[in-house]
Amino acid sequence: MVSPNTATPATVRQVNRAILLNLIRTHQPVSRIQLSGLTGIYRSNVSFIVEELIREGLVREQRGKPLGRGRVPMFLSLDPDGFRVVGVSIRACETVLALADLTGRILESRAFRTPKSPATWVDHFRSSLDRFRAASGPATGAFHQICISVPGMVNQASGEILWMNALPNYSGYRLRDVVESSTGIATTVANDCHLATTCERWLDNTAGDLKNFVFLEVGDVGVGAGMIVNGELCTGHNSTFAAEFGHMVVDPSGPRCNCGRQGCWELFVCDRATYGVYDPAREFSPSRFEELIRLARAGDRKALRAFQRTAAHLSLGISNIVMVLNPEVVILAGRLTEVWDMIYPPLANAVSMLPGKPQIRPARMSAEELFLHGAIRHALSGLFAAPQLG
Amino acid sequence: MVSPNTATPATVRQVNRAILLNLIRTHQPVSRIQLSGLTGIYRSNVSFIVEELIREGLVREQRGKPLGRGRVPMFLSLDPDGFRVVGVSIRACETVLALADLTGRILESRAFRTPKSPATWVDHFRSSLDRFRAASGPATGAFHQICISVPGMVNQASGEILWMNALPNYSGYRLRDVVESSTGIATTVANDCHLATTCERWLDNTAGDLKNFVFLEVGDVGVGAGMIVNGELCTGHNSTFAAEFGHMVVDPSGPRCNCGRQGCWELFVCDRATYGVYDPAREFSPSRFEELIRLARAGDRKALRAFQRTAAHLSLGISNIVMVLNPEVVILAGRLTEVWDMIYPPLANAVSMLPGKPQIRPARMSAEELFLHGAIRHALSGLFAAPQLG
DNA sequence: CGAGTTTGTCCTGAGTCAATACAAAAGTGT
DNA sequence: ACACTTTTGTATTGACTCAGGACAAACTCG
Repeated sequence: MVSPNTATPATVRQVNRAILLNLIRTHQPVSRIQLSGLTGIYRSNVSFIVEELIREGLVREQRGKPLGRGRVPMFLSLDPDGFRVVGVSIRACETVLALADLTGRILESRAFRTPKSPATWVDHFRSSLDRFRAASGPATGAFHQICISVPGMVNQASGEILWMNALPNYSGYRLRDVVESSTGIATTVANDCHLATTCERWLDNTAGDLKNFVFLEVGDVGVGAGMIVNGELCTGHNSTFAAEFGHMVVDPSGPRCNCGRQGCWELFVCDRATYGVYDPAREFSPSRFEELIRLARAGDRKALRAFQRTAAHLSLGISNIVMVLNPEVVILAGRLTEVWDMIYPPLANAVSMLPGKPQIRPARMSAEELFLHGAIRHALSGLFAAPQLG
Repeated sequence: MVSPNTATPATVRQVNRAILLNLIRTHQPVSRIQLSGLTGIYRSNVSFIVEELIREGLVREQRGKPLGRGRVPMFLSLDPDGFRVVGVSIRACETVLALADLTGRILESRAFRTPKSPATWVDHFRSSLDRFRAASGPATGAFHQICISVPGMVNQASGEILWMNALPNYSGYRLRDVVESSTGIATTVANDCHLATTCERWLDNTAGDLKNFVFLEVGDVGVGAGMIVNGELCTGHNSTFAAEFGHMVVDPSGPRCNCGRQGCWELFVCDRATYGVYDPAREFSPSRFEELIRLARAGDRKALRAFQRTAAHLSLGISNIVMVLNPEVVILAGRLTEVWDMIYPPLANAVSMLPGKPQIRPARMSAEELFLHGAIRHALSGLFAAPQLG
């Protein structure tokens, strides 16, 4: 029996503080009285908590404009300079890192070629970090959190890379511990698509929080995914992996997948598969796929048929996902979304016949941007998260 | 934006009270000092909270036995008489209801033939309830909560039956509201397999709480399921349905399912499918399936092959589930589990090749028992649940 | 029978929030 | 110009929570 998370009076403050900070983020500029109305927390107490946030430099006051009569409210907004985080996205070829402020805006970014060895990677990372520090003044030179996006299987609790197809030498590397001890900055490591999922959730502040949704990234040779269930990212047992929809078998007599099984969904919907329908003879490459998109847009029938086939296979898998999770939204990312008007109608049609009818929409950014911004958001998330109790 | 759940000092008490009540349930008989050690809550405060629980009649004291030297501790356990709930399981043919105490033990049960009309059902239910009331004395005649298990799609938030295949007249019936207003007792309505899932979780008090697992019920003509993700039951968008693994398409060229799609998993693994492999000519019936089990046990090669085929199809679907959810455990229920020694080895073998390696085990009760006990547990769950914050 | 040990209770202090009273800052009307 | 109203924010009080220390109770052991 793991000891449960008990509550103390201090916990109350942490919870309400997180709630207020989140509302300031989503509603800024916002007055104390508005916050009181949104939460039900009494005016006086809102002031008390906000005072703490201002003292810590996370929130700043700004004189508001008169709204009718009465005292003019003070507007509160996040103080961008209150917190500095570093988001990192490791890709097969390139590693990108970005310095960001409390609002998630990128202040500076750098990139380097991802080396074969993880130890070399850490060296490159450290020197990039030093250049950030040199560029930003000494006052703002403190980085409070690092989050690294990894295109592979990660134990999110221990920060160990379990398995990485594109960079085999990284498998088994305890990236979190190494980075943390060599930089002295708190660090987390997570799967790229899981981070993209949390990023999409963060970006969606329209109709309250999304509590159940799925993110799918259709890539060159596979499908990455993440899912939010009951408002929380699903990371599976021991937070190692989850939502590997790409390796859901949809045709047991299908082609063999490098995961060892036959007929995995990703073999039917990845960009290579789409290209293979168009021209089985020529080998797939990203640039040829871009060409295929142009052809389809120009009305080439063979190209159109290739995307129709992929859309049909996408429909099948998404239907499975809907039956399993009943999400509010299914978000799609990848080059495929560049031909949204061709793939969306069959998807919408397939989903309309199911008991759950999720919205299907393209991601708000490209997959690469989502990975990096997801890492930034995740690095910031500790400030905005309420403690887990029970 | 829905107003978030803020915390107050009273919330702290609710959280800690729920934690202690849960620990008393799982560790009874248990002393205050042990509870303090398990939770980190100070002795004095444990006493304070326990005093409240005793005053409400939920917990009782009992002199413990000397354990070495020192003052003899007072042992605490749940007071069975402190709370009365009614669990109800609606099945296609029969409705079972049970009066249970705080520990979930069944005190009395009744059954009646499920009528075609939901209004008639409510009449029958009310008279059964009255007989419970007559049987138990006037002192213990207060029933605090009702939970109804339904073999169909239910909006768990509104208590409306959305769709019920076996009893079509019930579809669209607002069962929760009708029962609540006609009995005056707080009522919840939920899907049968979801309740079975929470029941299995409740029964598993061995190694702390299970945080990620899947429950599968292989039935006559379909597969029901439920899943716990991050320690919470997944009920999908608007808490209508989720975990319909049975309708995951695993072979797009397979037979047509009554859900409208082709090659749903349940068509390959339900008891009828197993029987169909054995004897495609004769129609399936539960008694013939029992006969098939006897034949397989006796070593009949054709019967054995039928179960092997089903085990292979089970492996495929369970592998998909593992890739999607990475659960700690997959729990199987249904008649199929009577031939566990035949179906388990291929399942274990299939799962051993995946990145996540969940335990696979049979359910601790029969499916029917799980539905009823699940309803009882769910009716009790309000007492043991901590408030949701954030 | 006293020393030592363990369990549980009582009381104080620090922290939290709600609610009230009050101050501050604007518009409105004469 | 000046009192009045309205709205926003602040200070204070009281009720509730928990942690921690002092103390009482109940037992074993020598």
